[in-house]
Amino acid sequence: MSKKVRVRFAPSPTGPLHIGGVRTALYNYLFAKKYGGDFILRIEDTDQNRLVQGTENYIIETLKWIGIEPNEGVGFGDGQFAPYRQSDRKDSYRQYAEQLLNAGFAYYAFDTETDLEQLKATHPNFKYDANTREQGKNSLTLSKEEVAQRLANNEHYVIRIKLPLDEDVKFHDEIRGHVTVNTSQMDDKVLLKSDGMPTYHLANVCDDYVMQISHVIRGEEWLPSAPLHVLLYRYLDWENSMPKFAHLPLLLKPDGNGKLSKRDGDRLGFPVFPLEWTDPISNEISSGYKQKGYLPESVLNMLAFLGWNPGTEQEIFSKEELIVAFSIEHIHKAGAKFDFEKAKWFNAEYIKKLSNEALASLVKETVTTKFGNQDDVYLTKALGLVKERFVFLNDVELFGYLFQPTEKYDVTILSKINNIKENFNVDAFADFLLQQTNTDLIAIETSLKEFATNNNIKVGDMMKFLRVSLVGELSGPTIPELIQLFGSEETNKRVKNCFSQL
RNA sequence: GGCCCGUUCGUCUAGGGGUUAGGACAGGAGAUUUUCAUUCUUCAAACACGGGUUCGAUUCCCGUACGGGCUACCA
Repeated sequence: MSKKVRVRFAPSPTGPLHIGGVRTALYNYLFAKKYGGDFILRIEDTDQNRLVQGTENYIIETLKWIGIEPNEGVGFGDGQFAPYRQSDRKDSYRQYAEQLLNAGFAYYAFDTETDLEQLKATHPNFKYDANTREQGKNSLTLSKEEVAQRLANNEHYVIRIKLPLDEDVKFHDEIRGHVTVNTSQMDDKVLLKSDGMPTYHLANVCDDYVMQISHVIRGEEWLPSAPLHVLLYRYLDWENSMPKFAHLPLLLKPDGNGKLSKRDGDRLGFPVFPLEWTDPISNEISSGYKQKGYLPESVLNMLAFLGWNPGTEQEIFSKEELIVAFSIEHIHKAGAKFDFEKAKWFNAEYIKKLSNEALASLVKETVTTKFGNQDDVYLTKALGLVKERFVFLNDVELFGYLFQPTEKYDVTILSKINNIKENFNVDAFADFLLQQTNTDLIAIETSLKEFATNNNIKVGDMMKFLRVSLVGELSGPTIPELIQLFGSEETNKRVKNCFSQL
């Protein structure tokens, strides 16, 4: 009996999608997949003045990167309800506005910008509504002839909804329960703008109806206009097929006030965009999760947990597991501050779960650029030694010593191993290292210790010296692992070079 | 200002009329690792406040405070 689940993600291409938007898309996706439904991408580009070049494509690329591809929509193939870009559907909205006009639920308004400014100036808290519309120039106050004349003259006009003076509008929100708003708190919103484009309210309602959307899952910023949408469904006689509403808690700035916004860019010390974005006008670059070295699976998992939880203590979820576990009942009501530390933790966890081969293929390009060509087998083995040190994929840059010897050692670090110089026969040690052909980790360690004892060197001092020689720092993987990786010849070279600088 | 929504450790959250209020991140301590990281153990840390209702409220109701959203021919 209940209709097929069809949800949509409906961003406007007025800037790059930020992570809050991605989360909204994700929740829609999870909900659709859970119930075997459809997930649709609709581009809401009804404001022609705010369009930003390239953002439509950015949205598409983001959804692809993070792995939540719509089954219908702009960039993802047409379903039976194409087109999915509202500017391409422009002509379809007028008929609905006229339907409302004919039914007495809407009217023409000819007020100019100046007219409205004047009304606002003379009436404190002015809003265009049942109490004030008689002061405007509209088809309710003007004579029939004058309205016809103005329309015939192609005068600019908008079509506004005609709201009742005092009526409770009630609806059920899947997250917040019952919500009631009185029409006295609302205003006669413009439905069709003077450029012939619909506003969000009209376009959104019409498209959701036409595209047979079953659930509207969107940000909480839409909650105040939901009653208006309910009224539109009613006045268009679509109330029986009205979708269910779920208004998501907002993502808040971690540092203080307000919802996270596109303008936050890199100001907060972490990216707010999934992909790097270059502003087409200012050329300003904002960093993206992808370029920072986040795995899409990690971002997906992290975002899912911002405002939702599975009700269990499991935190690491694959996309498939999320689909199974997801439910609207477990969406939190309050806004969530973005937790950058947790995002890092998720990413480190996901990198640790990667096989060495998978990690190698993900960082190969960076390694090649930074440190030159590497043999695949060597690269894989080397990464295995440092995998648990990664937070971001880009951290591979910190492990250059795996691919290139240190030419010039840091003097402060050298000063910490300087004491080995006295009565240390570096040539004997280097020769000894060169003779090591055993690749067994324990055997390497044992023979190193033997050398130290036989030559009256403290094991600790020798290990420190070796470490600095091989790594260039006082921390890193175990010595035997490094020797095993580098081989005796390379080990020998590094040791000699390091000692020469002591 | 008006209206709407919200409020559990620093952060993300579980829970819900009677609980030692649970977990995770971050932080502290310790163990392992002759280093560091990992891993493990462990510690500290919360029901915004005031009134009801009730035998009992953090949980239900009402107020207050605080936070957020909306208040455009923007979405």
